[in-house]
Amino acid sequence: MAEDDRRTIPEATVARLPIYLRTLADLAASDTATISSERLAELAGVNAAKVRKDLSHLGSYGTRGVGYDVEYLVYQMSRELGLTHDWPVVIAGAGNLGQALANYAGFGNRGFPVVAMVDTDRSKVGSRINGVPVRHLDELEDIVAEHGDIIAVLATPAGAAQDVADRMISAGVTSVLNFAPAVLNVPDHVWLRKVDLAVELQILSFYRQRHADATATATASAGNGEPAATGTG
Amino acid sequence: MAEDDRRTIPEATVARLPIYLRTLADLAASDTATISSERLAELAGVNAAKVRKDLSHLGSYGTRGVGYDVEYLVYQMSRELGLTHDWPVVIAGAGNLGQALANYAGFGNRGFPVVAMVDTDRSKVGSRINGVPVRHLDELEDIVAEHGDIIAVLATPAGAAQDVADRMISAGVTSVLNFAPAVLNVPDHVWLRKVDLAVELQILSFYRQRHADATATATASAGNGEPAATGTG
DNA sequence: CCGGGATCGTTCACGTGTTCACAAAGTCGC
DNA sequence: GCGACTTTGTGAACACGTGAACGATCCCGG
Ligand SMILES: NC(=O)c1ccc[n+]([C@@H]2O[C@H](COP(=O)([O-])OP(=O)(O)OC[C@H]3O[C@@H](n4cnc5c(N)ncnc54)[C@H](O)[C@@H]3O)[C@@H](O)[C@H]2O)c1
Ligand SMILES: NC(=O)c1ccc[n+]([C@@H]2O[C@H](COP(=O)([O-])OP(=O)(O)OC[C@H]3O[C@@H](n4cnc5c(N)ncnc54)[C@H](O)[C@@H]3O)[C@@H](O)[C@H]2O)c1
Repeated sequence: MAEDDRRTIPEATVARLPIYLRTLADLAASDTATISSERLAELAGVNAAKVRKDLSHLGSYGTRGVGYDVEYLVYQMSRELGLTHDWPVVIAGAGNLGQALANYAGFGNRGFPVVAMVDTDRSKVGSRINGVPVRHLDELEDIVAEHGDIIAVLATPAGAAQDVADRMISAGVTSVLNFAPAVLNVPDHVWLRKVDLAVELQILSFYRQRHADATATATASAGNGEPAATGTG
Repeated sequence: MAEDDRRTIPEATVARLPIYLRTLADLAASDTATISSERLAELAGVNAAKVRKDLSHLGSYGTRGVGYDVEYLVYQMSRELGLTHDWPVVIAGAGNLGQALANYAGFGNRGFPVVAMVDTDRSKVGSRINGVPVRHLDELEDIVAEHGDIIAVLATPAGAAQDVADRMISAGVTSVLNFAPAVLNVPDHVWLRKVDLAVELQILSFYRQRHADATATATASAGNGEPAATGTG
């Protein structure tokens, strides 16, 4: 109810806004004018009460008895997420992953144009990937100067990630998305997010393993021959 | 203290175990025999109390006054995470991202061998990427039969992701890692995790936007001309 | 054998996030 | 215009995760 509540959006809510936004954009494209929290929750894969509470943080944009105006929600949400203008992205590391990211159309399409890649491999510097110039890491300061506030995407080997991050940050970067499997230390004023494939796979492995253990012990007394995946100890 | 506590590991803890494990593996490689929770916390970028609490869920493997035995922790953690044997991975979608993943060495190296890719594009079916055969989606059931319990990695267009997931699941898959920007519905017995690049970027965008707003209003009264990034309303 | 120093394991208080439940507030049919 | 119905917005209870504090336990030197 207080002004404060509408300005301080909980972190968990922020993480869901992009999902809502994508869902709502789809709905808008299919000419849906209004949507209830119930239906939006279903489409976004969350609880309806959560949807209402999340949206309430943006302000009271719903109409009781009707639902939310899709287009208006999209507008407000885009605004809140800072998507009313583009955020230039620089990818560090023009390898396997970096190139895949540069080739990815859904990137620049949605307000995050890749303006440059940086690499230390001189055989790659000077080339272009999907139109994106590969420049030397040493030109980083120039690139930041050219484009202002950029988002840094790290796709270098793990060993180089901290160094590259440090250079990015001292060049003025305050948003970093790290793909390298390394724990990065950044100052308080820098926002860091990470995407770690190995971690995700290991988490899946954990739950699978536990399930296997559970069924193994459960079926052990029953005596059927199911536990096939518990070797190699 | 109870048996129960050692069997039920909190989700938040599970998500951190892979980070600890990676850190510990590095330490083991540099011939470090024991490590304190304080130091491990520093290396893993978390709180020391959290480290101790997390590790206590695995059992009491530390020695007061000394710390934890690195090698033994690595062993117990690998065991808990189910990394004592390989988990075969199948990648759906041999496009940009799928190929990058297949080319990624850090995948098979660490217990997650990519045994096949599946695609519907007949011009891709039959080829090999980094030694990994690209097979048709229709062969999915055969692949699962050949390799047993696999982990499915979805790198198809968003529109196809739910269909492919459904086919994977009905073929017996219980672990899915989704890279497509789509909300997937899966049965309760299936573990689903997602990696969503667009979401990550938009979260970064949010915080950056908010920071820009804050400094803009803060400096507005001071009257300098800094708020350059707030156009396109 | 004992005291000092280090470090773990656990308890406790707190903050954050989730979910239920329901009054408030709107629409729509008649 | 009014009453029935729908759906929001939010208060409150609950679950979960975090971090500080501290007793318990262990090593080590004398
Ligand atoms: N390829 C994948 O599918 C994948 C998946 C998950 C995580 N990752 C991680 O992403 C990172 C990149 O993976 P990759 O497969 O693209 O590796 P890669 O070896 O193909 O590419 C790395 C690139 O970084 C460049 N580089 C090295 N040091 C640099 C520096 N200091 N500054 C700038 N560039 C530098 C190299 O020249 C190379 O072009 C790795 O940390 C990897 O663990 C990759
Ligand atoms: N490329 C990236 O860097 C990147 C980054 C983030 C997210 N993503 C997401 O990952 C997914 C793949 O991206 P991409 O760039 O590799 O796209 P892509 O178009 O290059 O590749 C998609 C592949 O999926 C195949 N495919 C289509 N329908 C299929 C089906 N039903 N079953 C199996 N295969 C099918 C296509 O033949 C194609 O080979 C997309 O959802 C994209 O949004 C990609």
